[in-house]
Amino acid sequence: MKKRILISDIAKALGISVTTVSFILNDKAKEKRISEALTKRVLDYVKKVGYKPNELAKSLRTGKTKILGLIIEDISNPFFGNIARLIESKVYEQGYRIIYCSTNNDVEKAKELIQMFYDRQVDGFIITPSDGLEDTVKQLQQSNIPVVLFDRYFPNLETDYVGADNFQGAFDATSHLCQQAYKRIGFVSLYSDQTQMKERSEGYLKAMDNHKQQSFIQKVQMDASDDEAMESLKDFICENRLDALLFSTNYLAISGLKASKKYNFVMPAMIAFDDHTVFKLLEPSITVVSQPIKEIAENLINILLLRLQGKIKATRKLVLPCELKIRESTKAKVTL
Amino acid sequence: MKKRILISDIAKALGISVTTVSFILNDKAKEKRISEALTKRVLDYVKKVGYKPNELAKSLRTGKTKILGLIIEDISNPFFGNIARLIESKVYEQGYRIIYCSTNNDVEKAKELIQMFYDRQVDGFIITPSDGLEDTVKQLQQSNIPVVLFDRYFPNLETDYVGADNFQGAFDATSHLCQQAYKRIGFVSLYSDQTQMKERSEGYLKAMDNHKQQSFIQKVQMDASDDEAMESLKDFICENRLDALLFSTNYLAISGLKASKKYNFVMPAMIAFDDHTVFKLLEPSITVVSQPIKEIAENLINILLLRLQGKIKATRKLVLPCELKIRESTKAKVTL
DNA sequence: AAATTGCGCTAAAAGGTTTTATTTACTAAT
DNA sequence: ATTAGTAAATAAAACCTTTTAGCGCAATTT
Repeated sequence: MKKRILISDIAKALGISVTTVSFILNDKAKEKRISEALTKRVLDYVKKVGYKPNELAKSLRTGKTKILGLIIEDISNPFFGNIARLIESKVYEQGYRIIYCSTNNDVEKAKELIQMFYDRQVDGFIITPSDGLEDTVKQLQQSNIPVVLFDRYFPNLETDYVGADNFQGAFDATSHLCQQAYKRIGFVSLYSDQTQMKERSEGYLKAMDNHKQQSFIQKVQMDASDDEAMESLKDFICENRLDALLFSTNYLAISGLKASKKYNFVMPAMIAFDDHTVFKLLEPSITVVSQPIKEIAENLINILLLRLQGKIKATRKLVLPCELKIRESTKAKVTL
Repeated sequence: MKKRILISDIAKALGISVTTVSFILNDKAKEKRISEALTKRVLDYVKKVGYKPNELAKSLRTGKTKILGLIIEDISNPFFGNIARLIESKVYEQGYRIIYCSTNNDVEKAKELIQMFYDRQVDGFIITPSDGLEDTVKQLQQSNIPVVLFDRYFPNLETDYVGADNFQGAFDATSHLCQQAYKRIGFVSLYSDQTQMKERSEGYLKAMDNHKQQSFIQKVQMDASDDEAMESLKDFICENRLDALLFSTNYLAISGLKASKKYNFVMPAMIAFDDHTVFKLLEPSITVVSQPIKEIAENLINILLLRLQGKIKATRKLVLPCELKIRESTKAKVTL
């Protein structure tokens, strides 16, 4: 890590032109008909002195930065944290880097971040879009910069997308509760227009319809504090004398569990959307709808890379199956 | 987000030189004695057309990228995830961006990452160093690029550092267990030379000495699988008939809890280092030594920024106090 | 014999800034 | 009348690459 060595230093040392070195270094030796002897000589020398091109100069010239922008809801939520980790290591193998930021579901912050990343000329985006981000995403597309959405999408905007089968996941979870003979099954969700929430809600409702059961739905404000969430959940559960619950996110489920502890009521049977370390450890352990995190990450990257290489034209929407991990919290109900 | 507008476009439109515009945009109007009238004219025009300089060109010229490298152990661990989130938002306010990567305690990967970031000319580093990274960090320092370590450091290398008071944290935790009348108190740690582990270990031993108790220490391989960790913990706890435990990391504690579930033994009184959602929710809830995450993040950034501005010369080592959060898992022992 | 093609390589432009060194047009001092 | 000094602005170099267009020569084709 001493004084930086330049491509011109190499050219000078070998008595050839900078152009030739550049061609060789960019795998264009064949194409540009550089002799094999010279190619080898250059490559050997480059390796010997450990030359690394200045990425900034490269980017300035080519317009490509090899940096991808990852805009996620919250890096400290293990669901997103895990996806971020997987994406990061996948992308790394391909020579790309990630710049990331959390939006905490704040549209304005998301817009700012995207603008910022755009100004920094990231090559592409992976975004968990918050409500109201549709226009911004559209603008990116119009600027011809690849965007892949995940976790949720905009129904009226043709975009690449990778996500889980939220409808089926919620449907299966709810059906499972019905089969276990629960009769008063509630659904906890957010005040949000995000597609994943709607789909989970629809899955719940469909299953309830199929079993001819009355539905109970409680929505929580997205910006509600933990205490507010806990209180409204307590009321929802107790006042409706629910005997089972489906939570549309892992942190809502955690708020529910905290509430049962704080207000000292018995938590009914429950299922959470998205797994979490907590759920395996609790007594009883919590049944979850688990998203295929690894597949999601892999496909996000694959699609984005294909797009960056211009190898696909039509938008791809990928919906991956969830897995219902049945644990102790949904044992069959003993009819009294 | 249309066609990019350049500084030369502005100069042309206003009939002045590029230099003048650049001076004005970089707050050097006064210094370079540009007339106020012209300064205002340029600023107004720039605002009107929404010109944003090309950051790449800027970086190429100045050698500064306004990007910081964050090298952490594991982004999916909430302790690091939370710190990352806080760092990210602090740094963002100051016009810097973060590129991050997880090392998973793999030295070779860490070295590669640092080299990579160095090649991309990040302006500074925040690093949770893994064993064996000392030379690399030294090289960075010699290249005059600011580095702040956190969570652990190298005793033989003068570096900026921010971390928690691990010794005192472990000491207080262990003392608490002693005061609660536990008699066979074990300590679970990692095979690692990292300072934070050593300090925690010393805190434990010191407290045990003070109370004239026999110590029990179990180390787990850093790359051990979850199953391996669980098995060795089971043996450690059961064979020594321990009645209390201090875990040196949150994930070791979680492995312990999983073990007690899997092998069906009763978990003794316990304390974990670093809080986690799980610990508040379990029955009984788990007493923890909690690190001051917010202060750590703030100080990391502050020190790094000061260094970037060349405002400090002497290295700063900041050790922040931990807090013992007493919960149900360490109720006073009932002597039989 | 003249024109074309192929080979192996290179000079110079382009990418968009910042910064150094200079110019120009004055006013004030000798 | 010359010199010195200053305010206001600028031309050109520098940062380090990639890429376009083309050069000089020999071999082949017309």
